[in-house]
Amino acid sequence: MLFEKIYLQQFFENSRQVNAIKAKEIADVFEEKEVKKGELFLKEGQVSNQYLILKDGFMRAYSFDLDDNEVTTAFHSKTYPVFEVASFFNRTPSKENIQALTDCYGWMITYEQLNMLFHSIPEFRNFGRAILVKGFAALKTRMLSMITETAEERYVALIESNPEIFLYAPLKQIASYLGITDTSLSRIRKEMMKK
Amino acid sequence: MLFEKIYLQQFFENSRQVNAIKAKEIADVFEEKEVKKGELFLKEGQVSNQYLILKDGFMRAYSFDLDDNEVTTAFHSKTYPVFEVASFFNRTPSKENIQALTDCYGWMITYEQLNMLFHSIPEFRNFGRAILVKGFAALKTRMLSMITETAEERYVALIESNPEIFLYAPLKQIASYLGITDTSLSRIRKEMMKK
DNA sequence: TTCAAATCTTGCCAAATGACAAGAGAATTT
DNA sequence: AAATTCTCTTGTCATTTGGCAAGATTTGAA
Repeated sequence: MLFEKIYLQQFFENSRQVNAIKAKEIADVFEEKEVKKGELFLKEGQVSNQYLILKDGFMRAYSFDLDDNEVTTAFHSKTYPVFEVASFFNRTPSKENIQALTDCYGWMITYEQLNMLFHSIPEFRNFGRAILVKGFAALKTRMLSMITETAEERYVALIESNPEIFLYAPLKQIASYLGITDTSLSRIRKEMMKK
Repeated sequence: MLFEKIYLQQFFENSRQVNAIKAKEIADVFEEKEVKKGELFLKEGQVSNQYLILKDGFMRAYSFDLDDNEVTTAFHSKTYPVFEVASFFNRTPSKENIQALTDCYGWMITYEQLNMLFHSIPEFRNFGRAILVKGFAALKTRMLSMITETAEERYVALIESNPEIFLYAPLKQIASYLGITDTSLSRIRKEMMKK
């Protein structure tokens, strides 16, 4: 085994939704997956069909606005499965791309396999739902911060909550995630230096 | 029966996740629920425990920012069940309030009843998941528009996608939903008059 | 190593939005 | 109907952010 699957098993155990036995049963269905730095894990127009749990690596999701500027919609690391929710569950073409910002290693299953597991292991359904709910709640929090906080406040919060992002993503990608231009983000950084 | 439950049954049928028989079975579990204009359907600090499908009426969800200003986080009408996702599924206190903007009528079940239905009617699980996915996707779209569109563009889009909002909600609530102050929204309206 | 491309910073100015306060208008209560 | 409260608009001015372009810095490829 290329990278210890016990890690994956513990990921499920730590979710508190399944016991050790079931966690192993679930982990056994997953297959190793590697995405090299720069490669697209999901391409706009495709149906998101891989539910990927990262062990190592860093990804970002992005799409384009009307002027064809890239907009980063999410960053992904080992804490949360990588897939595009609407495309994956509705079986519709994705509007987003998901790209590896570093070499990525992890385990994946297909939509079909996921459903098979949902069917055969009721506790795993709770895991699946908890993942959805967690992502939903995180997005609500982010939306609230877009409305109530200044760009500088959002920037500071991101440094505190997700410092790794700054190790792997260029400013421009981070800026669009924060909802500002890279120019503005650069200025915000400058202002903060003074303090 | 105070208001025709056949409506509710069709709501499930229209979801394309359950057939007519199951739809009736599901609808039978629901109870009538009324929320008078101005009343809170969910209060901050409570655990969201009612999964409400509206037949008539209009609600809004809101919370407070650090300066204690109300921020409208969502509007609810008959197209989407009313509940607070994270609080409901995680059984944690809600950070949001949900208030009736008009007299509201519909049907509800509790968390416990919902889980019972998920357990006994597999197709209903798909309904439940589809609801989550739909809400998630809508929020992603809204987040993208916060990043890529001007306040005026978001305002125009809201008029087109949800004109009823403007019938029931005061400008201040709509403004905070759009991520701007009521002053700015008033000016945007003024500018648009000229055109 | 060298060159080219990508990234980041900075200056200048414009546009968008906010803060605060006053006043007009509407809705609600008594 | 009058009084009160809430809602919406508007003026003035400050702050935040964007657009564009140039230059500095870093990164990656040849």
